[in-house]
Amino acid sequence: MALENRKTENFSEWYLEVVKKAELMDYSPVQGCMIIRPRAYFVWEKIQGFLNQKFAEDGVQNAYFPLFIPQSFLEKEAEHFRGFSPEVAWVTMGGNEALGEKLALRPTSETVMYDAYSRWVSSHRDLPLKINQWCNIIRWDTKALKPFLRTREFLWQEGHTVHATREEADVEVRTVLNSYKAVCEELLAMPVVQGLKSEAEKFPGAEYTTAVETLMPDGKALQAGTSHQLGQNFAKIFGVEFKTADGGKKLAWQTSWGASTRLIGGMVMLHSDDKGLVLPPKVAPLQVVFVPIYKTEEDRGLTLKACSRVAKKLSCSWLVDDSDRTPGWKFNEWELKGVPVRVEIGLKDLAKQSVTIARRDTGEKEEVTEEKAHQFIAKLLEKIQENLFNKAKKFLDENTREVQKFAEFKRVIEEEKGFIKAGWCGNAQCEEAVKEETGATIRVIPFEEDETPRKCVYCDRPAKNAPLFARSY
RNA sequence: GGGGGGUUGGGGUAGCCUGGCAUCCUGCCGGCUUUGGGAGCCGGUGACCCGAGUUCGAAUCUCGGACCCCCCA
Repeated sequence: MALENRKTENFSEWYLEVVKKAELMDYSPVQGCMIIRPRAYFVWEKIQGFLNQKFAEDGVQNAYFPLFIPQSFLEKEAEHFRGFSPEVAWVTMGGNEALGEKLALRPTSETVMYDAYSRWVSSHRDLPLKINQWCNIIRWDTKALKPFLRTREFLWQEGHTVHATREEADVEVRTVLNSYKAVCEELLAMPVVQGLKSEAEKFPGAEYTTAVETLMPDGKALQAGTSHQLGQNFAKIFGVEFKTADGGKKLAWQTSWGASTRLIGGMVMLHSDDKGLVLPPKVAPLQVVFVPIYKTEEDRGLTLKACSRVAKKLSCSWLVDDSDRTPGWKFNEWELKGVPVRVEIGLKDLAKQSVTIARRDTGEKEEVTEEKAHQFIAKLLEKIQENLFNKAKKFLDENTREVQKFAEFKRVIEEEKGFIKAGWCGNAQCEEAVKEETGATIRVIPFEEDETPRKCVYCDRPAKNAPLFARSY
């Protein structure tokens, strides 16, 4: 066993051990901040690549806005400010001089961006305006800090669009949410549920918030990305207006949306096991590792040559590990680091003109002729990616339970965890009461609604919809 | 917000109650040796979270702080 903690016994400690030993992160001297190490940053760059392509297809351009936001800007939208003020970090000094106005380290960039937008948008010809930025964000959380999932500084992208009509903004919200679903499911093999947030859970200042939500192995939900319809709230305050074709003047409709490095944490939790990290092949810095096994110097040459013969035909990333470790050591090490496929080539294999191929996700080993090895590996990488997703999807489905009665709700939250699908009257008081008594919140009201008539799980009145409830990160 | 546990070489630890040369495993460096699931031998390297106090003397006792983790709301 490579790890001291087991996933099923001490999930939290296990997770910390994985992210540290697999060299994904390290701590920093400042509480709540962490170093994102190269193997994790590689995953982030894959996420960036994937999303940038989706954004580009949607006509979104990348840009960069400043880290500092004047206090007066943040305070312009009251609800927005109330939502973020408890966790804003402030700069009050510049060198030895006290600043005339405090500067916030951006907890999100709506205000600073829309101030610029108000100058950039004046005609219907300027619309739609779609800008995204990749940047760091500061939110001074005080508790439940966890690497990748909740840190005081994190990396994300935030997109901010301006539209002429509500309908166009609605479409934008959904388009981006689909991109988030795609990056989670296609790249990270992390199945998600798409839906609407409740009023209590929506983004401060938004008209409504949509989200992709996923489930972690410990039964807690994880919000993987959000996409907000801001309506005209911010446009009104920041003066984002445009002249219409017929000479009139209208307030613009806006959206904002974001996904962060927390995706990496979710992916790690979801797929990894007691041997360490398990990476979906599509985001693995190293997809195949070759382990030559030999006794004599002559054998060493032969096995190395065989490794190269196969490796050269691969179109994915690979490494021949010819360090002077024992094979067993290498097996454990590369499993800990999450390399999806391992190829072992020793004398036994050479004699049969075959290679031994081990997959990280299931641990299965298979003998394949050297001739066909590269094709086998290419296919295996796809299979692993698919298997990780299917396994996770099965877990998500099996841990989504429908309940009718509140007593049953409480029991499931305590004993089985996971998502609970239950009727809700739409009343915030019931939502709050459920949260008070169980710790579970409405994670998402799924878009895919069935027509089953239900009663509110708390008050028994007719239900308006059937949200997924869960305790969450 | 509440409660609890913890911090000793790079990682994991013993020592703390009862103050007096800091233990073991692992890693790392060098050498020999070794290769189908974390091999072996020899040599070397490397630590008491920070600050104040008590004391002849503090990893150990007292006070304060920082950081990490867990559980509950």
